[in-house]
This record gives sequence, structure tokens and C-alpha cells, in this order.
Amino acid sequence: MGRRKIEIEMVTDSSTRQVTFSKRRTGLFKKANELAILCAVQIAIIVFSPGGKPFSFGHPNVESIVHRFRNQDRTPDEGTSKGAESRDENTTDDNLNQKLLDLLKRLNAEEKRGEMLEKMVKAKRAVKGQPPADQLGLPELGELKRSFEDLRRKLRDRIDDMEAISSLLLLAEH
Amino acid sequence: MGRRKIEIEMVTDSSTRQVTFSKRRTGLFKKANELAILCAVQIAIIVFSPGGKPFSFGHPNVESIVHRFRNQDRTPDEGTSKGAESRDENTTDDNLNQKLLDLLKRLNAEEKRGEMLEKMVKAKRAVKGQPPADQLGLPELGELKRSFEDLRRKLRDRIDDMEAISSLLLLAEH
DNA sequence: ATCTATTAATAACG
DNA sequence: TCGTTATTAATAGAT
Repeated sequence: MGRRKIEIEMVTDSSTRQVTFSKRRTGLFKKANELAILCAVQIAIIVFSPGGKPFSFGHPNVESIVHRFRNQDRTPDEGTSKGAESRDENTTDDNLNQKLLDLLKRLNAEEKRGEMLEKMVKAKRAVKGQPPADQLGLPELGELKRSFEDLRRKLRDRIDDMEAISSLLLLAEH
Repeated sequence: MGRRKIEIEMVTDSSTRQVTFSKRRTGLFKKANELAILCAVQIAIIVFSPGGKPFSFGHPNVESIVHRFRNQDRTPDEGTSKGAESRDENTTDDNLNQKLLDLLKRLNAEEKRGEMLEKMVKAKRAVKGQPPADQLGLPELGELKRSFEDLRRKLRDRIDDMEAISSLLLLAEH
């Protein structure tokens, strides 16, 4: 679909290959977005450029979809498309309650973490004012950053749980 | 690119939607395959059908790509489709602290919500045991569900904040 | 980055 | 789901 038909084989010229990558990645993400909207489905794409840089597309976001995919026991085969199974049917009430309780357990765990973060911020504020405002490079920053990333990861998992639970509630509601 | 141009909005007829999903998924996977070969890159796609069935494409396979993505998880030049990106430039230290404090404020707000959810679960447990386990359809379910969705929405926002803050911390670190 | 001749994808239908 | 085809959309090569 260009001035000429091309064979599907590696583009040898690296410059051309990069251009092709950029154009086609854009097109692919656009298609993915259309699919998500037209069919109201979740979709995630991860692709590494020829230079090894990661690019991703997610509707609504990559992480939750990856998580959902991993939790789903039925693994469709790789390389092509293949359907697996739908939702678990035997959703007992106990099952539901257990999930809710698990969720609450995590909520509490993260409240603690929230408190920890608060302390760290206070500590950081205390030492503030002296450094040239722009580059502090304090050791606390690294820790703070790690904490954030950890918390973020947990939050993502929790969102996944919530999506699952919402589905269950929807089913229970009829 | 069919007999008629269509708007990118959810296809209302479920039968048509399923057909559209199948065709476009096939087309998308084909494009992904071409991109992988033409540019010699790794790519993975995960998509859930309208019926909730998982489909995947991976070159060379989904798992290795997801793993690679998770490990060197740095924010790519490009990212998701939705969610208005902000990425502010002038990152002063005050700026940073303000963001951290805002985040903590939200954390506290959600702790309260967590407590509320806990109460609701307790209430639900109390009335449990009588209903036929399968279909309770209690009014509480609807409320619970709404609460979850609301909380989920807030969590998503918070993740966005955290991503932004992580970036800021990364910058501050050098 | 933009342009456009050409090919490729697909919406509607059978 | 599969095949056909009128149309639209993506893009290869050039600027």
C-alpha cells in the first residue's frame, strides 16, 4: 500500500527500517485504539524499536491487561490468535467474600505504606532549604523513589483485583 | 475502508461487534507480524474479546516480551493512547514537594474509603448464609460495586500521579 | 515532516 | 465463519 508493493522481509537499510518502524508502529497503535473503541475491549501492545526502546499501547493500560492475562489460566497459544475460555462460572458467594477480604487486607497494608511515605516526605522537607533547590541528589530521593514504584506496583495489582471484583459483582447482580 | 466509512465509536449491535472484532483482530495481528519481520523487532499483543476471551500475539512470544518490558520498565518516549499526558518541564524542588503532599492527601482520602468498604463487607457478611449463595441480588451489591468502581477510578488517577512523580524523582536524582 | 500513487484492509452483503 | 467487492485507509517512496 505504498508506491510499490514490498515483500515482508527484513528491511536491510537501517535508516529506512527505522522510518518504517515509526510509521507502522503509529498505524498499529491507531488500529489497536480503534479496535478497543469499536468493540469495547481491552488491549495492550508492547513493542521494542530496532534501537531497543520500549513502546507501549494500552486500553485502558498495559499493566492491568498483562495481569489479567496472566491470571487467566487458559493461555492462548502464542504467535497467532486463539480463543481460550471465558469467565469462571462457579462464582460462589464464599468465593466473592474471600476476594473482598483479600482486597481489604491489601488496603490495610498500603495504608501503612502511606504512613511511611508521609514520614519520608517530612524528613525530606526538614533537610530542605539548604540545597540549591535544583539538584539535591540526597540518598532519600532514591529511597523515596523506590517506595513510590513499589506502591505503584501494588496499586496496579489492586486495580486488577477491583476489576475482577466488579465483574463478579456484576454477575451476582444479574 | 469498507463499503462505507464508519465512525470510531462502539458498535451497538453485539453480533456486528463480534464480527468486527474478529476481522480487525486478524488484521491487527497481521500488521504486528509484518512489523516484527520488516523491522526485526519484538512485539506482543494481548486483547480480550467482547466475550472476555483472551487472544494474544507474540513475536517471538508474549511472555519474554512482557518480562523484558517489566524489567527495564522506564517510561518510553511514547506511551498509552488515552489519559492526557502532562509531563511538565520546570521541575523545581518546591514543585516536587507540592506534588508529594498532594499525593499524600489523596492517600488519606482513600484510607477513609477503605474503611467504608470494610464496613460494607461486614454488613454483607452479616446477612449472608440465608441467600441461595448463587443469586443474592442484594441492594448492597450495587452500592458495593459502585464504591469499588469509584475507588478504582481514584486509584488509576493516583497511579498517574505516581508515574509522574517517579519521573520527577528520576530527574532529581540525575 | 509532508505528499500522493498505490496497495492493503475492511464494511456490508450473500 | 467464509467469500466477494466497493470503498476507505495505510503507507512506500519521494520531496
